[in-house]
Order: sequence, then structure tokens, then C-alpha cells
Amino acid sequence: MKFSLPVSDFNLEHTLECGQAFRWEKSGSFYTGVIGDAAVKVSFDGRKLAVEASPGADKKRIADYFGLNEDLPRIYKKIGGDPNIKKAIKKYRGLRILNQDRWECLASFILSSYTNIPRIKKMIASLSRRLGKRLVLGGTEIYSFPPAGKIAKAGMKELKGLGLGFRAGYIKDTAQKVASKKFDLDALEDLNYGEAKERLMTLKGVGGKVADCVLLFSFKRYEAFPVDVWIKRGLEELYFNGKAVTPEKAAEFARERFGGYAGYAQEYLYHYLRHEKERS
DNA sequence: TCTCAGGCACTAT
DNA sequence: ATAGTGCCTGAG
Repeated sequence: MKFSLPVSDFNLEHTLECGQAFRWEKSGSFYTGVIGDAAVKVSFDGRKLAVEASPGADKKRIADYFGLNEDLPRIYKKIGGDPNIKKAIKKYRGLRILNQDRWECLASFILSSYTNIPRIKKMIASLSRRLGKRLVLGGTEIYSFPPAGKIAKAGMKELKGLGLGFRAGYIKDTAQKVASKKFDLDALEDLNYGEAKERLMTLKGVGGKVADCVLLFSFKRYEAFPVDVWIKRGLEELYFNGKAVTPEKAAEFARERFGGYAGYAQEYLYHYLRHEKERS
């Protein structure tokens, strides 16, 4: 099925390549990925997001996935008072925070621990290829992200064979809890930010950073401010005169300075910092 | 060959 | 509370 979604203040490339999602592949002017169980191919011409998706795909869900319902100019007003964020916005205008599948997001960021983005992508690709559902869209083959039940049942040897390393134990353990409903991901919706984060952190392989990523990228909790090494270094350099701060302190500072949309500030800053480094 | 990644758990103070 | 240490693996 094909349809298009009109949207202004949107940039597809920045949105899909700022590091919040790991499975979108670019070919020409299109990006191909999976949303839930639907294969999706998208392109953007500056006015509307053109979508081709598996039959039966939910149009509203896809618009929601890309964050098209958020009022970006209003968010810019809230966080753009800071000169650094202002610069980052100018450069990456249209970058939107996605609203991803919760389980996929949680599992993906458990895998992100102590490794680099190319390898995270590789781990997720091999995991999906092995345990996900094969989908075909316009001749392109792609695999859905495996449900928790599939990963829960997979053997440790099999998972390690997919290159997950020591994370295999973490993801299997969490998959078992989610699949058995011992841990109800959707129930986090009813908790406030602090409670939800704390609850997520009871899972093996989930610390503060991963919990914040999950809340920001799949629960629309825009006050979440994931502090990774890049953000930590960046904040130290830009706001603490080069002095070292703990991740907790950095996050506290950010929420104070950027307020309820600290997470949006984080994404722009993160993207900005990474590309600054690439140049030098 | 070697270093180093988008953290976390575990242990010792 | 806070500080130190090891971890699978592969890309550069």
C-alpha cells in the first residue's frame, strides 16, 4: 500500500541517521525499514513523507512512529534559548525523535552497551535475520525484529553465535521476563518518568543510559536525557569548563536547563557533537 | 597487531 | 554513595 503524509519541519535523513534507530537502510533517496511487522519504504520531498508499506500497515502508527504529530517549532522555542542548542537546531532542523516499538527499542539498547554503532547495527541485523519474520516489499527483503518470546527461547550458544558477546545473557534474561509478562513494558506508561526509569533499571543490562533511551525513543518521555560518553564529554566541555562530571550530575543539569524537552536537546546536541568530531 | 567502542554489573571502600 | 575493573567482538 502507498500513501503520503504531509509534514513541515521534517528531515528524514537527520531523523533516521542520528543514532536513535539502527535498522534503516538507505538506497537512493529511499530508506527501508520495519515498523512493527510491516516493511516500510519512505522518502521525503520537503512537503510530504511518501510511504510504501506492507499490506494492512497502520497509517496512523507510521505517522506516530516518525513523530509527525509533534509541534517542532514549539519545542525549538523551549530549548533554543541555549546558544549551543540553537546552533545545533540551525544545522539539523527537522530531526524528530521517533516513537519506536518498545521491545525492539529496549532490546536494541541493551545490545548497544560497550560497543560501536556499526557493530550494534550488525548485531540487530543478524538477530533479525535469524529469529525475525521475513518480509518482502517491492523486491527488497527485510526481516522484522524478533518478538521477546523468540529470543527467550533461543539458546545462549545461538545468541553468542550471532555476535552478541556478553550481552547475550542480558538480552535473553530480559526477553524471558518480557515474554512471560513478569515484566510488563506497556505498564510503564502509567508510571511517572522517575518510576518508569527505576523499573526499567531492574532489568539486567539496563542502566540509566539505556533506560533513558527506551523512555525517550519509545515512550515519548521527552524529559529523559540519556548521558553517553559523547554527551558527557560535550557537556563538560560546553558547560563545565572542562571539569569532569558524573552522568547523574550531567542529567540533572540538563533537565534543569532544558526542561521537559531535555531529550530533544540531547538528540540535537548528540548529533552536533558527533559531526563536529568527524571534521577534526 | 592493536586499540577502542553510544554501559553495565560486580566488588571494594 | 562512590570509585575501580573486566567484559565479547569486530571495525578502523
